[in-house]
Amino acid sequence: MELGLSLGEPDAGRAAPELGLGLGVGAAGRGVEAGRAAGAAARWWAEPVSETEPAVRLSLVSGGLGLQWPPASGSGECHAVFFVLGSCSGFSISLHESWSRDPRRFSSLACVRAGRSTEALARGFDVNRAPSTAASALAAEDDEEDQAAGALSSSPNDSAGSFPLDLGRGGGAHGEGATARAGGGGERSSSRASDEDEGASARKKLRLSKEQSAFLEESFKEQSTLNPKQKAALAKQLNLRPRQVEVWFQNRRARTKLKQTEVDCEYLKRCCEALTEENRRLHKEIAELRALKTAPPFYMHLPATTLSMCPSCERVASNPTSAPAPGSSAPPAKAAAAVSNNSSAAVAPARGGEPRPSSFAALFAATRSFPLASQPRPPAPASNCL
DNA sequence: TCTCAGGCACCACTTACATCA
DNA sequence: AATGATGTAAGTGGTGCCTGA
Repeated sequence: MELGLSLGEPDAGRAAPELGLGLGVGAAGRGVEAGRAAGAAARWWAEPVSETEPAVRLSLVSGGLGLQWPPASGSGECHAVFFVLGSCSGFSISLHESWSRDPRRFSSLACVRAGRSTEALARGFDVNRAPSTAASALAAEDDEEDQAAGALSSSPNDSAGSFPLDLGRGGGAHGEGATARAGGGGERSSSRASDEDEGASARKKLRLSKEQSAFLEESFKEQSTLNPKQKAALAKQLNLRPRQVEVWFQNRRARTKLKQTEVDCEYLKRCCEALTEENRRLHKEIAELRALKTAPPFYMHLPATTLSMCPSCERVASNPTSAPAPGSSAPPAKAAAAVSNNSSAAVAPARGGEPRPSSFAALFAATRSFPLASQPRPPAPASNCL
């Protein structure tokens, strides 16, 4: 069972500075692969910034390596960047403050600008698309950025153009992406109609790549639900259909809920065990106390002056100041100790060796449980109650 | 203002398939 | 190589919410 699962609702307003940055770090020789993974683990929201605002500036510092993106002459548009630095490590990242403080920047998709990191993206996430298609899609992003996600889902041809899944990777090419939404309807109706379009061979399972899964996972950590804009943007980013992103998030939420249910179940089980044990112990204690009550009261044999009732609080108390009763050989302190010993002996087994304060004293403190209440009380001693 | 239909998102459940031991 | 267990992408039906007529 997995523990430590955080199920808190993601804070939609938490636009952390790390958002909008994809950063790849890899060891020499494996830069692209590692960069892909690291980039996939980075945040991805970004929204086209107004022309008047500065674009994000990244400061990557690694042993003197420092660069800013975009250059000072860059446009005002903001995009996520996936740097693939094959031999760099240990650098830090800082976003331009004015950019990182505005949550609006993260409400939509990060688009990788062709010419800066296109190749990194294409190699990193283009598992379902032919390279040429990826390049064209990226090139087309300039025109599509401000169309938002609605264009992605509203255009009948968009799925064929933007999500032409090449499933030959896993031997599962079935062209679903091109035909799923050919009807021009919404994602739901279209995807559900895909079977009709594709016949019996439709259910060929697509396995998302590790990069895609990691990216989706990171996105899920940020937000467990997606609005249509984000969904379409993420789908575009990962070269998936929006329906696939939607399904992935649905399944991911289901898995999260299932794990949380398991954690809750385990917790409740332990609570139940603890309560059962407590219940058993209390029953045992009740039985012992009842047996004690029916037995001849041991305090009948005590000297009358050893135990006394406080007139104010009506609690039994030992009276060390009282003189021993005539004929009694037990000193008061010893008699009190006998009471104490008896109480311990009577109660201790019920607790399994653990003393249980107050239970036995409460038995004596209760007037109704004092069998000698009807008998003449011993002389009222000086109150030793506090 | 109320009602109703349509669209959409989500969920629970299920199925089918890929992967692994 | 065959097989069962497991994980997961995807399908299906239901429900609730929202919006426009």
